[in-house]
Order: sequence, then C-alpha cells, then structure tokens
Amino acid sequence: MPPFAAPAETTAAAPYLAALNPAQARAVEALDGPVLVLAGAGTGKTRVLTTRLAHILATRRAFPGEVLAVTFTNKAAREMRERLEAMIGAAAGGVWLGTFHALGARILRRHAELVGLTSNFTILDTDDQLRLLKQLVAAANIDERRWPSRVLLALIERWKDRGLTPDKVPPGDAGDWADGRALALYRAYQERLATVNAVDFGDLLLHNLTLFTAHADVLAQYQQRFRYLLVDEYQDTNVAQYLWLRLLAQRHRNLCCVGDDDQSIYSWRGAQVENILKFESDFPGALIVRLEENYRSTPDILAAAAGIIAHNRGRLGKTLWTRADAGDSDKVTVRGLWDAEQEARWVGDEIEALQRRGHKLREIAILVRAGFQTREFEERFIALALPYRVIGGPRFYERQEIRDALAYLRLIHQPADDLAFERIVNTPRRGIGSATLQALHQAARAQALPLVEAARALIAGDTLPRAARSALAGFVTALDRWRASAGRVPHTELVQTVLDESGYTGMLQADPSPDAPGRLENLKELVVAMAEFENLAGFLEHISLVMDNAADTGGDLVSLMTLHSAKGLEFDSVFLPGWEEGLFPSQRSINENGLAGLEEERRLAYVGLTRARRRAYVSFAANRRIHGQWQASVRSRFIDELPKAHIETVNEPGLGGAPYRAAAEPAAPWGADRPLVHSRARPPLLVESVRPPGRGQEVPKVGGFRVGDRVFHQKFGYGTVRAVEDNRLAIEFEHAGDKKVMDAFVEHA
DNA sequence: CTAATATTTATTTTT
DNA sequence: TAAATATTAG
Repeated sequence: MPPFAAPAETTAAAPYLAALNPAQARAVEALDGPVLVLAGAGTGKTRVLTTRLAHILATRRAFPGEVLAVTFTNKAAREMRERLEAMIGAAAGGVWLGTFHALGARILRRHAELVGLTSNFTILDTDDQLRLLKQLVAAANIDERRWPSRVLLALIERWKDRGLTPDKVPPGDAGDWADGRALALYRAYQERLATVNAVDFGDLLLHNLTLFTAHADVLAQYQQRFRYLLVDEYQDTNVAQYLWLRLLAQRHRNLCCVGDDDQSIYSWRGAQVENILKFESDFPGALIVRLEENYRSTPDILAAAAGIIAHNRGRLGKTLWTRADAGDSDKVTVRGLWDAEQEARWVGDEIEALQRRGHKLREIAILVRAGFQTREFEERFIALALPYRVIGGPRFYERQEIRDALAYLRLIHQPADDLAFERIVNTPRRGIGSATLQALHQAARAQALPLVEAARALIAGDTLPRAARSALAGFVTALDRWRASAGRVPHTELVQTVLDESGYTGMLQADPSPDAPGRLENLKELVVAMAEFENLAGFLEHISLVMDNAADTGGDLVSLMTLHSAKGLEFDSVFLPGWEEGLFPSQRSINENGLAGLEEERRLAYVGLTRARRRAYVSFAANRRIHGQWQASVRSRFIDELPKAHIETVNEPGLGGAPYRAAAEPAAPWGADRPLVHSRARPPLLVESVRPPGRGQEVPKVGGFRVGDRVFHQKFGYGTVRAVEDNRLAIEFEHAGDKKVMDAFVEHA
C-alpha cells in the first residue's frame, strides 16, 4: 500500500494534467503496473516523464526517495531535475534521478565490500582501460599488432553490456580474438581491476547485478524502496540495464519506460531494440501508450521522415501527425553538389541567406554522419567569418594535462590506483624510466602489492640503481606529504600544491610548444571547477561520471555535430550533408551488420530529419576525398526514399547524382526476405589492372572507356584510364594523381 | 631515456 | 591525407 492513498478527485483536479493531450495524460495517470510509452520524435516525451514524476509525488503515491528515474545522459537527468523542481519544488531533490551509471555507482559505493571493493573505488575511463589491457596482452605474449587491445576492449564491453561476467560467458562465445584467449584475458582484466580497487563503466551495472543476485537481502531492500521506476530512452538500454531494471521493478511492478524504436541508433554500444519490442511479453498486462502528435516539425518534414523510416521492417509502428498548417510548410530541399567543398560553400550561402532573413544562427545545425565531415564546413565558415561551434569531440577531462592532474589526485585519494601511479611517476620526468617501472611491477606482482607499496620496498632494498632509488624515494615522500595534507587543507589548495611541488606547472611553463599556455589555462579551469565540490571524493566522482562536454555558451553560433550527438536536440533549420552511398548509409555498418546495420543507418536519417522544426536541407556530393583518395560517389538510397511530394530538388545541371542501384542484385535487395550478407562478399568496386595497359592487349570495353584511354575530367584535367569496372574508372591524372571517378564525369580527350 | 623515423589505419561514442 | 602509434637510432 502507498503511504498516503490519494482521493481520485485530487488526480482529476491537478492543474498540470490540463496541459496534456489525451495520450500524454493516459501515460501520466496510469500509475499501477507496467507502462510502455512509445514516444515519437517531438511528441512531448520529457513533459510526460516529468509530469508523471510530479503526479506520483503530488498524489502521495510515494515519497521522493521511493522513486527511481533513469536517463542515459547527464544532460537529460539535469533537465528532468530542473523541470521537476519547477513543478514541485525542493522535494525533487529526494528522487533517485540520474544516469544508469551514476545510480549504479551510488548503490555500489554503499555495498562495495560485498563485491570485493572498498567504497572509494576508482572509476576508470577508456584510456586507463586500454592501458591496463595492453599490459595484460603483452604479458600473455600476444602480438598486439595482430590482436589489438582495442578490439579486446570492445569484446569485453559487449560482454558487460550483456550482463556477462567472465564465468557467465557461454563457451561458444569466446570469439576468435587471439585464438579464443579473449575470455581468459577478460578474467585477468577483472582480477586486475579488483586488485587496484577500480571499476570500469560496464562494471558499475555488472557489479550491481552480482550484488543483487548474491545478496537477496540487499536486493529486497531496493526492491522495497523503489515503488515507482521511470526510464527514459528505453530503446537504448542494453541487456545489463534491462536486467537491472527488471530486478529492481520486480516487487512493485510500477515500471514506466519511455522510448522510440525508430530512434535506436546505439546498437553498436550494446543497445537492444528488442528490449522495447518485447516489453509487453516481459511485463504482462503492460499498458502501451503511443504518443503520435508531433509538436515540433512541419508536415513536409514529418512526411519526409515518415517516408524514410517506412522502409524499415520490424517496427512497432507509429504515425506522427501534426496540427501545424500544411500551407505554412517548406518542402525538404535536396541538392546535389560537385564535391564536399561545393557542398560546404552551398551550405554556407544558405546559412547567410537565412541570417539575412533574420534567423538566429543558434537555430541552425549541420548534422553529419562522421566527424571528419565537419572539416570542410569549418574551413568554409572560417572563410565566411560565420560563427560556429563543433559539438562533440574530445572533452575537457580527456585532455592530457587534466588527466595527469587527476592521476595525482586519484593516487592521493586511493593509494592502490596503479594506473594513476603509472601515469604520473615520471611526469614530469624525474628519471624513472621503463627499467625501473618494470622492476616495480615485478616486485608488486611477487608480493601482491600496489605499485606505491612496491616502490617503498624497492627504496629500502638495494636491487635498484642508486639514481632510480632516490628518484622513487623523492616521489613517494612527496606523495605521502600530499596525502597527509589532503585531510587538512581544502582540496582546491591541494591541487595547487601538488601541481607546483610535483614540478608539473614548471614543466609546462618551460615547454616552448604553442599549446603549453593553453594547458596551463586548462589546469586553472580545473581548479575553478573543483571549487564547486565539497571534497576530493565528490569531485572525482563528478569528473568520471558527470562531467560532460562544454555546456551551451549561449552565443549565437551555428552548431556542427554528428547525427548521433544530435539525438534529443531540435533546431529551426537542419542541414544534412553527405547523403552518399558508403558514407551514409555507412558501408562499414552494412558490411558488419547487414540489414540490421542498414536499418540503423536509416533510423539515423530519421533522427536527423526529425531534429528540424521548419527547414531541412539534404545534400550529396558527386566526388569526395576519403583517406586522401578521390572517390566518385553515388547518391544515397535514402534520398530516393524521400517521398517526392515533400521534397524540392534543386540541382545544378548534371549533378543530380547517379542513383543508387543495387548492382547485380535482385530487385528489392534490402527487401524483406534476405539479409544483406552478400554485400560482405561483394567484389571490390574497382579492380586495379595488374599490368600496365599495352597496345594490342585485349581490354574489355565497358561504358565507352577502356584501359589506356586518354580522358579529360572537369576537375582533375587530363589522364589515362588504368582500370575499369562497370561505370567506375581508375584514372592516372597528369596533375591530380590517381583517382577513381565515374565514367559520367570524364570524356575522351 | 628521448627523439626521430617508419608504419599503419581510418564511423558513430549518451557513461 | 594525416593522425596516431610503433620502432629504432642516437
């Protein structure tokens, strides 16, 4: 029974409910039992989540501390907390609201001892994980070149995504990495993490699962506590997160998941769309609510997005509609350009035109498939003096100097943090090289000690050269001194002391490289950031779990980002460049995952289009330089999937682009009945001719060109055909070098 | 131990 | 092409 049963009238009279449409209201008011809210793009998902949360608390169905609300990003969590505070005030603070990882960490810190950790465990980032794995791979005598650690790391992460500890990995699942030794290394990796009292991101949930299954009393405590559970972006949950939720929701069964199967774009991170598809069978008696009224985009944009996504199979199916006036709607602009430079030029011109018509730059975004595409735009925008910002890319705390500073702090906070130790024993240089480090490792392993303790032992002994011994002694003494003062002085003061006394600041000051001053600036910024926290532990937690990319500075800038990082955002005008086969949909995605990969690319297209409120511009280039090589490109099949009635094609003559054709494939090649496995076996697009084309040699004449022909290309000038396949030619140009182009773009010289 | 040189390899990255 | 990484020479 809820603590305070509310009379039904309270529910009906609640003012916040009046602002909802019928479907939203149903999703908010269905408080008993499991609920799945299928929320299409722009249908007021966040409003439903926060209102439901407020409703639960306002009707006194639960205390704030009895509600668990999970998001994927810190940003989403922050937004939800702010909106909740606006609705119900300070009580919002008591709700268990956060990312899966933050909540997992919160629970894990409370019960760390039960899974063999202490509560001050370190949360490793990718860099640390990789360094650790590299050591293990080297120790196992595995050739790093043949079996890269990063591949192993990906394997381990996928196992963790599935909730699999080493002993749970099915025998057939070991994979062929280093002849099936991946599993043994996974085990070694976990052991190593335990000895250094560290966890990685995956562990935050994995250890929770272990904890819950091994300690029924702990599980029961949380099951009892969480009367209501809310989950955002349910389509992106992986198996581990699913299991975690299922365990926690078991007692009260008041689980409300919100998601959109059409926006699932993280399967490569272990997300299982299946979780949302099978919700009904997982939680029998679940209420399914569809949010289909779109408040964001114009009818043309919605129709274009719908036209594309309709090509996917296995959807739960939603039809977005809008009350917006169709007469006040611009069609989606589709434009073919000569190359990426022209594309950037065109986008720049359009943006300037929008700007002249009074549009704000912050309401304009360029969404690309891959990071490298931003370069062309940046160059153009710099030339135009058009203010822009690139969202994504390396984060503040991933910078070298920040990570170094953090390593010092981590080591002070948690002496067993060997990874932190290794990172900074010799930064700045204090004469502790790989030989000394090797000796340290050996001693540490022999006596099962952390590296710092091994260092103490070696300083006392006489196995090390005198110079190395005194260098180590100096370092360890300093470390002890800092640790001793950590309790007395405020943590902001501590960093200053550490950076100065360690010689780190001095090292940067003496560094003549142009980015040294910037690094010093960053360190100052770090100190400022630290001031907002009570203590070192809180700060370190924030850094590893919460610190996200540079926040919105509020300036009027065009946003440049990948389609992935655009999820959840919206803009008046959205540019979607690079819609070319191979790039978008990404060839790699199709090769590796066949039909499923293609469909995920299509969802990405859907996400991109639905970011736009009023205007969307799709473009593609006939030629693109990839890895320094010019490639002729074929316009994306997605362009042909856009419904003609809702697009306006404005092409320069001859740049309509070659349409995507499923060459040598039966009709409907990505159709309902066949996986795209054959695309893996498809021959390379171009076969280089083995020998130089000699006269009299029998060369098949394809598309009017043959090997040895002298040709002219508008951009590259004169050249000689070196290889022919279908309508593609490899040409050795006199000035532009070797290029691969389509026959349509060259003529006989 | 550092610096110069060779080699390799290229999506997406909420935490 | 260009950045990141590995190797080798000093």
